[in-house]
Amino acid sequence: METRVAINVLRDRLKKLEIFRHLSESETALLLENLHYKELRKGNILYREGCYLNKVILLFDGVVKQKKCGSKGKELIIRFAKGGEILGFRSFLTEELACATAEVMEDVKVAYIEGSCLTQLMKSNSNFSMIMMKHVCGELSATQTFILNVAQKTVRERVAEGLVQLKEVFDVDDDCNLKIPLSRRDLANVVGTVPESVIRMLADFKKENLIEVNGRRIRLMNIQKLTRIGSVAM
Amino acid sequence: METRVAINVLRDRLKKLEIFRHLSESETALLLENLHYKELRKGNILYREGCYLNKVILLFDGVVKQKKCGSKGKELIIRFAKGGEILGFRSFLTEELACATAEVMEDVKVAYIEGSCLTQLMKSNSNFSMIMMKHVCGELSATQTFILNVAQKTVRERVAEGLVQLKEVFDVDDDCNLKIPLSRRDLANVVGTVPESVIRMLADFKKENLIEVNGRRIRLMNIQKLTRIGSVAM
DNA sequence: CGAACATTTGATACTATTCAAGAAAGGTGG
DNA sequence: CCACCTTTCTTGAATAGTATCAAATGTTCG
Repeated sequence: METRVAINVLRDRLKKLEIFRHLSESETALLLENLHYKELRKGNILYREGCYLNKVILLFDGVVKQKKCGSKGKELIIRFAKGGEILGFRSFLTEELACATAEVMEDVKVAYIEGSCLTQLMKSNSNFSMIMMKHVCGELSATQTFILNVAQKTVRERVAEGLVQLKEVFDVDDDCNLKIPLSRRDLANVVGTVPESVIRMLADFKKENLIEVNGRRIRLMNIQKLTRIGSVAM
Repeated sequence: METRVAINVLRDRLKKLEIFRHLSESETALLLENLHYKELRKGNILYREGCYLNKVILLFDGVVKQKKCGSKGKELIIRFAKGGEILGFRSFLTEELACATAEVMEDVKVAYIEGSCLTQLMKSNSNFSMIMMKHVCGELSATQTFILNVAQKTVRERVAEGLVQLKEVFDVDDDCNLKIPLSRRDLANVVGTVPESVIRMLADFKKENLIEVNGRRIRLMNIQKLTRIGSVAM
């Protein structure tokens, strides 16, 4: 499934990403040498929870879900990554085993980057280092907020918030349909519940005219109210 | 409540900390110039959720709890920090508002470090930068694991795991008594439930001869079993 | 078409929270 | 040092929210 891509096309792509935009020519060149381009289809696994990572994955395009497997086999989706984001950096850096499995949700274009190369760049370019640091800090912040949600909100609140958050991450089309079609199971795994409960909530929201459901297409009709429900301002 | 401490005492303390051990003499000197020593008693707030932080707090000694306030006023303790750890770094770096309140649990000796000073050190010393990065990554890792716990485990499981985790963080004395005495409310806020539920679980564990309870002193009598309950290997 | 999988609905069981009320502990001021 | 007040802890009973289970219906795809 590997695809040939001209090196200057890759260079252009790198230059467009916030993370790598500020690298010098020689640094970009170094990156390009240590980079392995690939295209993968839905369902493929980029890496598995428990694996050792010596590469970091740069996502040019597509969507990846990072899921963690709970003790009873129930999975929890801890993050969706889309174009421009990086995967596996934390595991690589701390040299811990990957704490999540990364699975392709929408066909992706990725680059596997040699971890040592990133380390080198961070050591030599303190600005780049800072950018990466901020990245990780941002993720930490999001994760800590996420905890409060799962810990204290009801399923109703979490589903409402989940929908709004999906809108933030993946945007909606002109009709306010979520651009990413998720199975009920995935949606359940995002908000930490079971598919049945998600279905009931969606049915409720439909009755309340907050959403319209058409299979996996969900149209957000009253984002404000959904947000309110999700933030428990009710 | 500020206390005078000789500068070479401070220098020695810094040198003992993993984070700052590898700084050069001049870097340590810079740090000492930008550092403000303080001792604070239990109950004091180091900083509040929602505040802007331009300083980072270095904890020499004592215990601090970081709590987040949930939407219904219920708080959740997301981390205990003890000697050698740093607080507020993430908020400072991303220039976001503090996402948690830091409250003293056991009298602390801290140093407020000018954030700009840390930034400077990170820019000039890539090793230091890496150490800080790993620190943040480690926190991220812990937080992501924590999510699974609150999201999928029962109260029984979470309390069991909470006890074991407290042992890891704060250790136990010769009799396996947890060295940190927590109120039922705090314990509840750690595992994401209400005090009543914690009490019932502690009572259960007592019946099962897993723990001994004496007010706020909790003695872990069967750590293995508690661990098993907490990890749901049952 | 049939098999596998996803969605939906209803009935049921269970866990955990809430509420209320009393007991114990800790702190304060006379 | 004791009486009083406040807070924390504990227990029981009622309730609400979710998960689980089972079964029916839809959907997808080889």
